[in-house]
Amino acid sequence: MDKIIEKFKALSDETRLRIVNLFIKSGKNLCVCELMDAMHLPQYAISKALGVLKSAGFFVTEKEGTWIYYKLNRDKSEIKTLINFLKSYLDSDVFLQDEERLQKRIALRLNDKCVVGIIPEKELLKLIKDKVNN
Amino acid sequence: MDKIIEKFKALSDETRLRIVNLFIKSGKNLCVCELMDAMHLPQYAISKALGVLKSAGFFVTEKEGTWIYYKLNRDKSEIKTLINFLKSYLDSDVFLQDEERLQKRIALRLNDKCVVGIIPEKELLKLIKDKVNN
DNA sequence: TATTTGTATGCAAAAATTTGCATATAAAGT
DNA sequence: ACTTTATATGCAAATTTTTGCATACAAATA
Repeated sequence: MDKIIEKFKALSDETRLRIVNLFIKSGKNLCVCELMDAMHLPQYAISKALGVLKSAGFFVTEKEGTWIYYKLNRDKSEIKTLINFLKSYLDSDVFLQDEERLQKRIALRLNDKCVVGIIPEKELLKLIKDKVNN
Repeated sequence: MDKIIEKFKALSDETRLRIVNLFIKSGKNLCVCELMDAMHLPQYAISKALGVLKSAGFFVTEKEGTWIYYKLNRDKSEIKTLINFLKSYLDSDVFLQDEERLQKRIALRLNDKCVVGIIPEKELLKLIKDKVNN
């Protein structure tokens, strides 16, 4: 029983739902710094939220050098069912904004890998503008 | 989004899951006093737990005199989906014990209505024993 | 080996939830 | 009208969760 409770608890939080939403909608594996920019939240907030979701079984991680890619855990049927349930209810405005910002951030990848890291927003906006103008 | 969060929160609690379990397994509408005996919990604990579940949309109530029957809300598809999901994961020991005690309590109904109310455990056990011996 | 960089985590303050008790309410029966 | 009975609720203490900061760690680079 504790296991189910842990899963429901993990999903009882706006930040964590926003994270799950981004993985569902983008279909990508994402790293902390990409989520930071998509959600406009500090690094520790993203890391902690991911930690909770990972202990509850929603994510697995893949390390690539200093980067850590989080990935929805599709190996467990309870998780798949819950994720599937969520799909129908992730339609509020906050989610959309996150998705739009993530798209711009993802556009800066090279070979579908994150290469930007944690940078001040000003520089990020500049990179995005350059990307559009070339 | 707040609505989904409220639903997940409602299910993130042992007492509340135990209650939902009894409704699922028994298939009956139940009143507070019956849940008290099935779960060996004080009246206020049951009432409060039901209150949380009701605000989250899991239950509706039907008043019959002083008795109030709670009933799983099958009119909302999200609720139905969540209830259905839960069915596969409500298999821990606590649930079974609740179910056994509920069965004995339900056996004391007349015309499928609760007539016993809140009584001390000793008297309850006596009633149950009498029931078996006649 | 020193530094940088992406991510995690320990800890204390703040906020939210739960628990227990006492009491309130509302319908029935006397 | 008064009492009894089933259920709800207000409130304070206890517990849990969240938030923010500072710092730690581990891999890469210089």
